[in-house]
Amino acid sequence: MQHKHRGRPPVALQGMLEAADMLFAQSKLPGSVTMDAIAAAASVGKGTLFRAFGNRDGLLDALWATKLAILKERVTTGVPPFDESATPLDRLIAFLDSILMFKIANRHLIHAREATGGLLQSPHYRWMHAKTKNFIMEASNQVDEDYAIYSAHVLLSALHIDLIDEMLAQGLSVDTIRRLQAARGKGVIRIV
Amino acid sequence: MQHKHRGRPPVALQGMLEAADMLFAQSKLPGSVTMDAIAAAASVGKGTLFRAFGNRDGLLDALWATKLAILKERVTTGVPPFDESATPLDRLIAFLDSILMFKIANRHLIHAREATGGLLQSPHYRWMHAKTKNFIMEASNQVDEDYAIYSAHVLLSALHIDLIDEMLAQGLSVDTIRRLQAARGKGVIRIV
DNA sequence: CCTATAACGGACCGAGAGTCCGAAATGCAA
DNA sequence: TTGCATTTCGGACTCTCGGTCCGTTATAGG
Repeated sequence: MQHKHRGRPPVALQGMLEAADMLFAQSKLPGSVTMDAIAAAASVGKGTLFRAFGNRDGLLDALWATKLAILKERVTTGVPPFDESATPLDRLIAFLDSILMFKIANRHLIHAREATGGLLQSPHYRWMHAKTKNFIMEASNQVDEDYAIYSAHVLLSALHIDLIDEMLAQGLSVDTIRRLQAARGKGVIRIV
Repeated sequence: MQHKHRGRPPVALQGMLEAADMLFAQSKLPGSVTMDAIAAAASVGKGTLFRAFGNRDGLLDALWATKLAILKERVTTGVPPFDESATPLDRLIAFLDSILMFKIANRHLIHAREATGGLLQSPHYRWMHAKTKNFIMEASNQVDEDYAIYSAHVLLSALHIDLIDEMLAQGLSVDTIRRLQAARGKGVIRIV
């Protein structure tokens, strides 16, 4: 059922997200994408931006969501290597590797979001943590929940984009990081 | 050799550091300690603060340094358990545990410093990383430098104060975290 | 006592997140 | 068609905070 009187139609969120996406993709130095810049690029008032997304983190999370949708879909529907054909440990490793590559591909957006704090309370982190924790509990035949919670946090903590950038700056290649991370993932079921 | 003319004597850095320390220790919600507040608490102009420490991070690093001095001393002079009486692995674990407890004890200061980004380039992080890397290379009888660099970063990444706070909020006790971290430290020499 | 020097300190500035309110756009009723 | 209620728009404005600038003040030497 609709209201009797409709009023001025709202602008589509799509355009604002696309404008933000473009700015983050183009941004040379990270962190320079302001809300004013996004509003201007989207040809929209700043008030509209804040009404639509609440605050800066809301916008970044929404943009993050659109980027993460494909991976989320693949994981939840069980597309290989996230199905039963792979071992739980392989799924864990594939999951962490996917997130690593995802963060590198969207580094400016991720950098902006991770810089503002409160990331650990964000829905995306919670989702990643829940998934990681589940993979761990499936991979290791034990039910020590504290261990799974802790290990999931720890595995994800190595994926902060600042840390990745620092390691790349120190000469480690992406492939090296992926290889070492995979090895570390295997170690999860050995530690008690 | 001295200058011919001396000019107005500078204020002691000590007082400013003490004022900042007090504010961080008292601060209820983290991140609320501004430079103005520190200047006021130290009965000093803001300009003096910035002239003395360069910028906010400089002040936080200086305060961090005073707090970390004891641990740094113990590690570099080889006081037990950082001497030869302990195995390299035990030293690594003791080192990580010391940093964990240090961060918890100074959580507001650490939170402020870790929130501003650029932590990975700070001298304290570089010191911790270098030490951790050395312990790892001593503990595992191998010379894969990439492995040591990566593992040191990863071990330290689990010590971000936000992450610690989040784990505590999720019900993990400090002792549980210490125990799991120690177990993870042991895992370092098993993974290849 | 006067002058050169060096540091002080708070008024000031710039940037950026978030707010506020008059303007604009729309549908419905008369 | 016109007027009105309603809903959203949008950019000027506010607020906070890190950082700067420059007139003021303290000191030592001549």
